[in-house]
Amino acid sequence: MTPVACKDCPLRTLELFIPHTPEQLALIQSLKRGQINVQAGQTIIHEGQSDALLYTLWAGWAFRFKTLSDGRRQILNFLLPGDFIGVQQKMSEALSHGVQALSDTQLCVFSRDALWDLHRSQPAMGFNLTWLTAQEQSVVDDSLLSVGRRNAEERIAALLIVLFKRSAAMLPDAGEGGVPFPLTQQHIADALGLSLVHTNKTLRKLERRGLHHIENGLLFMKDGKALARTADLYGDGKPAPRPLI
Amino acid sequence: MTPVACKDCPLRTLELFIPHTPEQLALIQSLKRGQINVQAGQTIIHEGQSDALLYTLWAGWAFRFKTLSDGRRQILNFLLPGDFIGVQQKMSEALSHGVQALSDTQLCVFSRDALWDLHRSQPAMGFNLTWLTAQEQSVVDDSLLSVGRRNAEERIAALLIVLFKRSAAMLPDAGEGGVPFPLTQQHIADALGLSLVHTNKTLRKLERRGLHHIENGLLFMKDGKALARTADLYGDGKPAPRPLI
DNA sequence: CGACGTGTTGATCTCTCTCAATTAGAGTGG
DNA sequence: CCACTCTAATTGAGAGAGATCAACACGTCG
Repeated sequence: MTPVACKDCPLRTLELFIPHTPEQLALIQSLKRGQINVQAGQTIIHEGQSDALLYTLWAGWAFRFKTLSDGRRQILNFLLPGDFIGVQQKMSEALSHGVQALSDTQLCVFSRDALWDLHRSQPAMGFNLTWLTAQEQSVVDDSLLSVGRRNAEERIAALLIVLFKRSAAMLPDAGEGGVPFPLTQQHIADALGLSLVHTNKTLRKLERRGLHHIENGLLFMKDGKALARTADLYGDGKPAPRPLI
Repeated sequence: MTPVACKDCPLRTLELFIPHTPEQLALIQSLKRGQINVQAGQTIIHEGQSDALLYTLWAGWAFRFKTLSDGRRQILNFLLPGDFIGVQQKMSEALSHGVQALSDTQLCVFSRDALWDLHRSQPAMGFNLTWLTAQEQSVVDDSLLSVGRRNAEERIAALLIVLFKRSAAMLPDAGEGGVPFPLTQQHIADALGLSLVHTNKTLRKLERRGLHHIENGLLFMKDGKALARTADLYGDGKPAPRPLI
């Protein structure tokens, strides 16, 4: 594919992302090293890898995860277009989690020095990075609340709501006709700390109750109110606008 | 108490913290607005509060938490001296978690603009902030792995190890005679997504097996190897040196 | 067409929760 | 100095949410 200039990145037209100055865009452009495609199921960063680069996901979904030595896997969070990958592992630390593509993805690649260059040349961008990192943490915070204190039904409802909103934010319409949802039930189970079987049964229960519907990689919100109620989620509407590095 | 100049902060003598330049120290000093004491059990930041300041904890322990509307509480992570509090809520976002003192604490207070000032005046400090935020996230990542995929015994072993190391890093010796451990079993339960009763029983089981011992607010590591084995934790030794804002 | 990945459902099993009761220590007030 | 109260730790018993085991359906693909 032909690389697109950062300033013309189609993602930037979404209202999910805040505008940047020409200087900032030029800086990002100058730090960009290339683009890569990673197919669904392939690993973007290996668990324990210490020389990983930085990436911005700009098409497709991915997820961060950790595993125990016997293979039990925990998905830490899902990555959607616009998400920045690899901040955690800077500073000569081995990355303690892996990143894997959920659907076919395309990523912009940055050198590892980009983090520091951003801070040095454009403090405003550095500030954005801190904000982005804090933002991602709060996503993990929410997951921890779910996995620690919600039952299976509540966890699934909460996850569906959050992912629906994030997925819908990528669309021109508001997701009336369903939103892309590339997760298998195994992914849902691994994100929520549930077994595959119990995930399936709970998912079916909610679906039979008419709260949602999943078909062909699309998620339909059939009763958002009810879902929010069972999840004990007092979420507002859209996600906060964010910087796109 | 008489305020101590940042450059003379006793915490900085610990090898846990990396040295800063005189300019950086002066900047931190200039952003400091005061000091406060918060007693054990008191709230430092309320859940949902939107005008919270920034703090650096410099004595005592605290924790971040979230609650569901029916009162179920999840502790997100524990805060020890040197931890920075409040990055999450910048940018006119309501803070979605609370912070509470675990023991009697003392905190340095910074204005909310400090975050931006740090980035603008000292990009290196801004970089540190990003790193610190990423660091804290990886702590939560670890918790999520525990709560999602480890059983009660494994979770408790993992928590004890991690907190032992963090607590020991505050000490001149390496914690031979036990390390401060101000948690009640309820805190452990809320951090690990377990019930109080089951936490107690599991804790006793490990203790009877001779893996650890808790007494009078002190934690003793009696068989670190065995604890690490049951936790499936391949941790090295000391925590990575970090900036102190 | 057989192998494989994903989804579905039923039948057990068990880890963890809930309920309940007891003990011990710290603090308080008369 | 002793009742009284509160918090934290402890232990037993029964219940239940979720795990594990097993089987089958369906679509895709080499």
